[in-house]
Amino acid sequence: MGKSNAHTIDRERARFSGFLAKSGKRVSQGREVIFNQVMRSHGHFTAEELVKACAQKKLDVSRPTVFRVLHDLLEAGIIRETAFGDKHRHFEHVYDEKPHHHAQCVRCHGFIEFPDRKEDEVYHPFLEKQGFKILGHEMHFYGICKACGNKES
Amino acid sequence: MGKSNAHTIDRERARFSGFLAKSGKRVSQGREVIFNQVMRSHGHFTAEELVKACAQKKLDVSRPTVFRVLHDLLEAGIIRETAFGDKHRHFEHVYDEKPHHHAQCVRCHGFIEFPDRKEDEVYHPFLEKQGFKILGHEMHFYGICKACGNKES
DNA sequence: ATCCCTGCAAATCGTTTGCAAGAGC
DNA sequence: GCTCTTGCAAACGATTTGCAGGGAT
Repeated sequence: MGKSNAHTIDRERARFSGFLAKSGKRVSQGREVIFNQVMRSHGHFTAEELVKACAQKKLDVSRPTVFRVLHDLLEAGIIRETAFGDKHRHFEHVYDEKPHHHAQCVRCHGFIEFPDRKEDEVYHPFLEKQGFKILGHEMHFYGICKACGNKES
Repeated sequence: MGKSNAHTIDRERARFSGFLAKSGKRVSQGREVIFNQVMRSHGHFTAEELVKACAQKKLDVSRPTVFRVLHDLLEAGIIRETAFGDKHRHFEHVYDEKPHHHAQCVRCHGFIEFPDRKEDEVYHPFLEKQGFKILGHEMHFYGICKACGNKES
């Protein structure tokens, strides 16, 4: 869908600024740095990867700041957490990703991605009735991938 | 789907024994106790809940043993991890699952459950074509729950 | 006798928080 | 000046591991 061009990033930046303003928070240096780094990332990434990426570029952000800003980005709807049963949380930004889901292999933990088809909207009324404000969703299949299935059983 | 009758449990137990034998591990007391407790559990459960449940019944298993056996069960394909972006891992057994989904609050991490409506079957052909053998699925919404949303913007 | 299992206590690791100094409005 | 931000170090909580004793085969 959207390419990661300047225009899309500006839109996301505006969304972030808007969210921050609304929450009485500021567009601080740490938020700038991490926002940029996140926008430069592709696919999924972890907090630790951001920390390292920033350190490598001599961008001055501490680990706690990374976590704090990730939390902001999450609430602002700029990124989302992907649902892996893993110790590290994985994130990805929303803007340049077609909504997609994951099918994860219970053996090798590898996963397949596949596109969203909007069927999830069936659930929206239910959640809205509960006063739950939806930021995003992910469908997560469990099973055994081709490679693992071929090995045995 | 299947009811948790003796037959199904026996099949799972056999699967577990088979896995253990194949791995050069024994059907020890700790594994017995935790296997049984897991089969008795409904919905999702955490390692901590198992520890407590066992303690309450005066079943003698230490925390490390619970984790060790959970790992065995995971590898054996008896249980799986459910996808929460949470610090605690959640598990549920595979054999008696009622398909359902979750909506989780990014602030308090509480979640709402809601039933499956079979719309996910739209995705099956795609995954099957990839040779991915589906064991189950979970749709995971994230957002802000009513309580958290009311506290402030 | 050997190998596996287990509990204890200590270690790990990702993440969070208290606090005091610094920066922006 | 008040408020938000940040880094540091310490705290935290779930999970893991080293090790020594006990059991099973």
